[in-house]
Amino acid sequence: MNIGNVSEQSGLPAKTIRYYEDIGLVQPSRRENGYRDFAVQDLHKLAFLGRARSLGFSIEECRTLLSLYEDRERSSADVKAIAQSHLARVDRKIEELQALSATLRDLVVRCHGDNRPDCPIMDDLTRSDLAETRKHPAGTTL
Amino acid sequence: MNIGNVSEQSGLPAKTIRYYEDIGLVQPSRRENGYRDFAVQDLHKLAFLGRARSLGFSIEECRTLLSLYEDRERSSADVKAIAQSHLARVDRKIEELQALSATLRDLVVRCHGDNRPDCPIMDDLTRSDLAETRKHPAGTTL
DNA sequence: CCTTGACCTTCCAGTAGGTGGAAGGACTAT
DNA sequence: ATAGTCCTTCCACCTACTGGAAGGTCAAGG
Repeated sequence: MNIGNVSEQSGLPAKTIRYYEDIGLVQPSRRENGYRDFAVQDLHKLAFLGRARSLGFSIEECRTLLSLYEDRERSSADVKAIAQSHLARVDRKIEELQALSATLRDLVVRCHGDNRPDCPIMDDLTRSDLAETRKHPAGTTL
Repeated sequence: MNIGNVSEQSGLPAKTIRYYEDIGLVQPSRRENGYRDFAVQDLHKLAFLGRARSLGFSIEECRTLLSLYEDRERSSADVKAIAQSHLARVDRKIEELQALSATLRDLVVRCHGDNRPDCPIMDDLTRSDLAETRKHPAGTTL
């Protein structure tokens, strides 16, 4: 199976599939002409990866999940552990963002939003005491 | 003021301050020996940036906020607009993560987590119909 | 046989927002 | 003079891809 075909069936961009090969998540064989030749198992793996990624698992977690996927002797406990720690991470992030949202909402509500320069948002950003009320770990990325 | 000093007072790592200079957010002058020499205004700017970043504003938003910060004629409406769109983004992200959390929690709860291989989490990831129930935009990053 | 177009290949660069480390100059105290 | 701390630049690395250029391959049509 060519990469375009696999891309269509797995829903993953061809670029991403090549990238996944690059980092060793799949190992398609090659035809004489240099084209990648994907087996049905590769397609399954890629679809699996796509779903795991869509659940927010990191690439490294996906690598582990993939090895468990291929391990008939696996313990469901191992799978669960990964999912649980991921869930915890997601929930921490949610709390972090909720705190952020509350702060922002408060600022937005208090700002007149007219053509005068006075602005509680600016006042807050200018405040020299960034006290205990707001200590987002500085790495509050979306 | 040397960079170490500014770093301490602003709470930003020296590396980050150099990076901010690199992308043009601050322009400290230089001493004869090549050392950066920060004015008090620079310190204020950096502290401002640190707080804006901790609220999750992107660097480009920070750049705009900084120009509004320095503009005595600014309209609070301009500031509010930025904060509002950021807030909307945060709230969208929260919803996305909450959907994710619910899905993960369900899977985790249903998984026995024993030494047998049977696992609803794996079943879900292996499922060939990634139907309408779960369509996280594939880019559900933390 | 030639061309066109769709497909495939590799490689390089860029995204956001820094962080880590190496190599080397500058300053302070002893 | 030397040790230790600070400063400098530059280059690489992180996540997980994505875009694009330059070029090879294949199937169909004229």
